[in-house]
Amino acid sequence: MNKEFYKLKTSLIKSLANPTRLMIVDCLRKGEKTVSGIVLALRDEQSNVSKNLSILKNHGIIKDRKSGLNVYYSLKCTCINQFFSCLDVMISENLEYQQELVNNSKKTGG
Amino acid sequence: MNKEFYKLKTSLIKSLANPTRLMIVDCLRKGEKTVSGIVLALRDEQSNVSKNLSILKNHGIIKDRKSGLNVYYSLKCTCINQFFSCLDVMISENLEYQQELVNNSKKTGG
DNA sequence: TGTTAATATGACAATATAGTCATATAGTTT
DNA sequence: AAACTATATGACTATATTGTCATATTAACA
Repeated sequence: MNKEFYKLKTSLIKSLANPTRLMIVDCLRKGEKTVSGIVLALRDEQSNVSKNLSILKNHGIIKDRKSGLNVYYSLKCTCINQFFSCLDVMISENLEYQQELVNNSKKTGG
Repeated sequence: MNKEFYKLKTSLIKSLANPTRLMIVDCLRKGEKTVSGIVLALRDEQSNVSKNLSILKNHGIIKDRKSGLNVYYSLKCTCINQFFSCLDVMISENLEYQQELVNNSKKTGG
């Protein structure tokens, strides 16, 4: 197994493994938005949003378009939607199991 | 936007955002395997494999079955395959873009 | 019951990632 | 060109994650 190949995949997955970035992506599913539009939607710091936008952009998840003072961001890859439906399936399939885990940890006090 | 919800999703994604775990999952796509079988396939430390198996298990990605001294692990969720084809699409779609990034950084020396 | 085999776990050091603050950059408008 | 607006970036601290080593656990078997 070629570890370098898996590292490449990992870095793509990592770019999505952050709540702020996940929110940004979700936010952009409705269409392109300026940075300040995203900041408003997320109610987060501008610098944090900006930083995470650049991470998503560097991984090819989103793209940008400049116009005057504004920068408009949008999803680059439509298959991101598939990706998220996958996740949703996994989450709901595992909800019951997660619940068990929580219950067990209550029982054992761990 | 409910940040807690996104944190939940994030923790699932994070469980897949690691080369060792990605290799494990890939390895299990061919069917169930014992820990030592996986160790052999990955050529990694037993303790590292074991630790990452437990992370995957805790996130409901894989399940285990004990038999004597052995523990057999297998994929729990078939939709993991969809997840990976998504990733593959994203990677190939962005390969060209990544290449540009590399070239630009060569030009600018960054 | 002592020994071996398979797996899991705790402690730890190294590294990576997070978000915040202050500040830089770059267009716009006056 | 000065003031303003939108966005990006660097430095920094806090926190999380990684893999390794040593050791614990559990089952099988002599």
